Amino acid sequence: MRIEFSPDEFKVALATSVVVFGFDGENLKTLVAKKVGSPFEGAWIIPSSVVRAEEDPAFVAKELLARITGKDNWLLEKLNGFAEPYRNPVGRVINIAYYCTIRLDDALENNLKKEGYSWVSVSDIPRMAYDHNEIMEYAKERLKRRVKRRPIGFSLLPAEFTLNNIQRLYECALGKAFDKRNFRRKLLKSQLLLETENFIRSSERAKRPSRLYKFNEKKYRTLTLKGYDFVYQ
Amino acid sequence: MRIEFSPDEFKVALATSVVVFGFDGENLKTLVAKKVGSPFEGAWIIPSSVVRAEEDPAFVAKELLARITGKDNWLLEKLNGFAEPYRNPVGRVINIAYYCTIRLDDALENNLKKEGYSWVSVSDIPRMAYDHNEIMEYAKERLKRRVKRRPIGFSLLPAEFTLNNIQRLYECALGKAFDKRNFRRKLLKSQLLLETENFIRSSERAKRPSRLYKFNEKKYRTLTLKGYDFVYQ
DNA sequence: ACAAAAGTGTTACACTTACACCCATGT
DNA sequence: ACATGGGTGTAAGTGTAACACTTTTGT
Repeated sequence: MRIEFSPDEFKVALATSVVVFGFDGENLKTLVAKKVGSPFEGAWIIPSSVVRAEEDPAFVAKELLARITGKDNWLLEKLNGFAEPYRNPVGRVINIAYYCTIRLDDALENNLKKEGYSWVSVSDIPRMAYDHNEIMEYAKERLKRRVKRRPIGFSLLPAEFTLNNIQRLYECALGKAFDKRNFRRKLLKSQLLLETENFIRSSERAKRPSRLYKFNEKKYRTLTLKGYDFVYQ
Repeated sequence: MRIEFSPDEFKVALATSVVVFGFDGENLKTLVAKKVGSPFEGAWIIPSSVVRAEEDPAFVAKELLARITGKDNWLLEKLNGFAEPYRNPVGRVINIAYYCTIRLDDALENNLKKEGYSWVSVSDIPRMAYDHNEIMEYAKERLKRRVKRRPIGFSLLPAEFTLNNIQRLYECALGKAFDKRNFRRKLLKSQLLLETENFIRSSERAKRPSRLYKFNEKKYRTLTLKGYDFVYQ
């Protein structure tokens, strides 16, 4: 079995893309950018960066995300290597893709605008350059699986949020609606949430304020490690 | 956002490894090979091959598997790209790894012997070169997940097999034992199996022959696509 | 007062689990 | 006859799913 490499086999380039998910309380969104320079000038792409041969793609992705968001403490999850020989005029490129979930705030929004990124709803992704739509679909599937098997929301939701918020998040991620009573019973039984004494009016139209909850961080960590089954219906 | 590549960024090489699982009726096994040539002469490795810049790793992996097994109809599942910059004296190598499950038979065994491969039990994997142990662990985890969420065994078991065989397969893959009655009830309820009129003595020691079952291929395909939850205990 | 969303319980059914003995056959 | 693995049923408990009305507040 030959697995040595001759120098002329080192002819592939690396890129990394990061699928960034955010939640505004109503809809699940993802970041897209407008590409500058050829090829595909002006096309939509997933935030991406070149990886040099001596660099670690995870590190480059982390840097990219830090530049985009202005913060560097996001947890990146590896998606996969996308290795099909798709056509880039310059040569063969392998894309090592990641995803992460981030919490929205105003400072972040301003930074995004400055850097030229836009949020689009995950149910309405534009046609993108390269195989970025494929990577996006893969990321959405992965997020779905994640929601079904591990707690989610800690880095998507604000520190305190309503049961309606988190239900809506689950519904966006899984693409289906849940019965309010069953959802609450199940989530509360998991001990993942702690009731606070605070209330908020969820929208202009809402008259009655709804109770705010926060994550039980200890339980959240435990269940993140050992997993649980949320799936139903 | 810069994602163009200059020529001197095409400096990475590609390899592919294929984790091959087989089941002998008693234990789940995986193929390992002895590496020839430096570096790591004589070390154990997962079956692997160089991928040239213009080649598709999936295709190279398929070819590799065909050469190993003498057949070319195995279904390869992509594992991941292993991209950490580990040290290969010649330069940076990205490994695009796959796994597959194959059915054992005598012709295959002879071919394997000729090609210099050996089966080792998945519960007893030797120390391997490069990051191949990491890839193997990843493959085992993936197989575990697969067993929990989709039917398995069609390409691992002989055309007809006993309930004890398939229970043993599940136990090996998941690393735990199941109650015989509960396991049978659950599996039979899923309609995945069809009873045959044939019986076999499962070993020398077994006196009473046990009934053979075969897969309901239609159901198997349906559940492979839409998934189901096997998980319990 | 009314409009809007928040919040709350019960019942039927299905699935999971734990558990121990008899059966069929070869030697 | 006995040793070996093959094969079978029941009951208690737990989780899921379906379902509709009352409460609180702002306007």
